[in-house]
Amino acid sequence: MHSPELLKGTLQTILLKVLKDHGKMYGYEITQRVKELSGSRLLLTEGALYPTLHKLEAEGLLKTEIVMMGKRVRKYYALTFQGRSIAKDRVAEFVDFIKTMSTVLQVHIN
Amino acid sequence: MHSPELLKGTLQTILLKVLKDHGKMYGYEITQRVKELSGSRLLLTEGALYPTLHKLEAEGLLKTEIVMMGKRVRKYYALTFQGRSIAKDRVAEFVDFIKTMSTVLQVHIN
DNA sequence: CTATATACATAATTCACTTATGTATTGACC
DNA sequence: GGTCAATACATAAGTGAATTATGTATATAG
Repeated sequence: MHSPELLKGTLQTILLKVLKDHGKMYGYEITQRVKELSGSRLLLTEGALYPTLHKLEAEGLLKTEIVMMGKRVRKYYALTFQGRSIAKDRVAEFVDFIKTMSTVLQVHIN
Repeated sequence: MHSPELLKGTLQTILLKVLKDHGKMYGYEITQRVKELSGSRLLLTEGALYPTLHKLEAEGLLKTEIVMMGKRVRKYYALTFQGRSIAKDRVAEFVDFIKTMSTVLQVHIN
């Protein structure tokens, strides 16, 4: 598991990118996908996940669709047109940040 | 300039590594070195820098030496033995985090 | 003689997160 | 048929690393 400190500021980027790559998903599904993709190194907590999804929706980057699965509620999230654009920007920003950090820390990734 | 959000959690790592690479330095010098190394993309604020240096010193990772430059005070910081070890760990942890993030975000660095 | 750079420091505030808690359904195991 | 774990949502309280603001003081350039 990674020090949660480093994760700060990356959650929105993760959510946007995962939704971009995997289409509409519901919250719990996102946690599982991220867990899988990261080899259990990134475990999203619900207390961070849901408020962030709500925030991204309020900002118009995500749109929702509520589906009843039997008696159970599922809330699907998908990128809006604007969300797709921002997702791209955020990932690029992250890559740029990594490059800067690599230089400052004098480390070589890969 | 990078979104300051991404920087969270990386400040200690930056300070420890810069001190490891450049030997004893004083606060202001560190800000200048990081600015230079990052091509002005990383600008450390004093409000973050000094409390973090004090904290690392309190934890025994840094030791200090006060030098008078004419009438001006300079406080030099250097890694302790333990600090050198932790510096190495933190950088390794960061590299590991980047690798995980690269997989999750499906991006290729370099 | 004034603005900028150098050099330290701390207090108030912000805000993204963790931790804790709550509700409810579904499935597996025995 | 009872219990535990997994599924699935949500919010509130608390934490802590940062920003922003402020303060002090010396040195230098124009």
